[in-house]
Amino acid sequence: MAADLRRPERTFSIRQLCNEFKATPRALRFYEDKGLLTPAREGLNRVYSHKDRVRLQLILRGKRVGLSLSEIRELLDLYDENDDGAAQMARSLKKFRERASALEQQREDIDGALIELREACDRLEKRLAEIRPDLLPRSADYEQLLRARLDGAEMALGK
Amino acid sequence: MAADLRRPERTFSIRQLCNEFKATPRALRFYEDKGLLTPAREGLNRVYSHKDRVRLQLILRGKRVGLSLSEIRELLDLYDENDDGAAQMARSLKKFRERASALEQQREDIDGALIELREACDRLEKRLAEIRPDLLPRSADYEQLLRARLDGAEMALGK
DNA sequence: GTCAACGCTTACGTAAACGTCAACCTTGAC
DNA sequence: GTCAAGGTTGACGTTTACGTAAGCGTTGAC
Repeated sequence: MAADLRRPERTFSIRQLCNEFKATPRALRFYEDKGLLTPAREGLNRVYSHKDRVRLQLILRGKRVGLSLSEIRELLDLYDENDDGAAQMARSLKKFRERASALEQQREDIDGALIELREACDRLEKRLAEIRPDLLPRSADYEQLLRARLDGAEMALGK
Repeated sequence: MAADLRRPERTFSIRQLCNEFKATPRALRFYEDKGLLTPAREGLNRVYSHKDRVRLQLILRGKRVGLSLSEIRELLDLYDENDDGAAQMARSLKKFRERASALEQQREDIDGALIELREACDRLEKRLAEIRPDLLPRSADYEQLLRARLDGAEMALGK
């Protein structure tokens, strides 16, 4: 009776998808609220199909590249509303390119901020070297940077 | 009686500072609410000194590099709380370096997203080229990119 | 005298993406 | 029987940096 779990008929509970994609039930319900997912029901319980799973993947991919949920919904809707895949692909492509150029702009902003920050750091370092060289953070600073990196890695692994 | 407007005794109205720094009165009052500014009063009206002006400059600089108002306040407080400029400078330096490394991390995230986006774009372009090459956006896309740039420039000039 | 311009305070509204209860149902194990 | 595990639906809370009135006082121009 227990069909192959890899079969396309297979369904998923909310928890299973959450575990698989490191999401929370609250998030999936939220996406449903916003119209990005429409899982079937078994009584009250949500039952996710393979299609739903794919949509969820697309949602998370969209989030990773910085799209908002409403933008993601627009794209998702494109795939549903009509059968002409080509037109949808063209619009998706446009959206992606827009996002890419927005990200490039953001990167430039960051670079600008970094320049300003480094100038400020340089000034501070020089002044500090003049009046209180002993206060200049060095190895301690490096350690802390390492710690930050490790924290980041832990986060990436899901806490 | 009208002293030199560049003299250090000179004071500023909220509007003058707003015009000079492209801010809104609401913003300055908000900063005051949050304890970042403490202008004098003339009756009810706020009167900003040169010191206040400098603080505002620092606030806006902090914002440009992505610091939150509370972080900015911490830094500002450092300069007030005690007379030992060196220790404050050391802490500011540390804060700035932290922010710089956070920004570098952000930039890496953006680069990652850009890679993912470009892969998606490439796939879409290839598929589209196969089935509906006429739908491939080209010069139109370039025009739009230009438009985005111009909009950005306008924004930078204050609309 | 009255209208606009500027200032003030108080306070609710906004956007995004959920987190965090509360209160309840159901199913299986023991 | 009852307890835990997992599901459900509201619905309010969180954060940030202000925007946007509402309602009122003051001052200067005409």
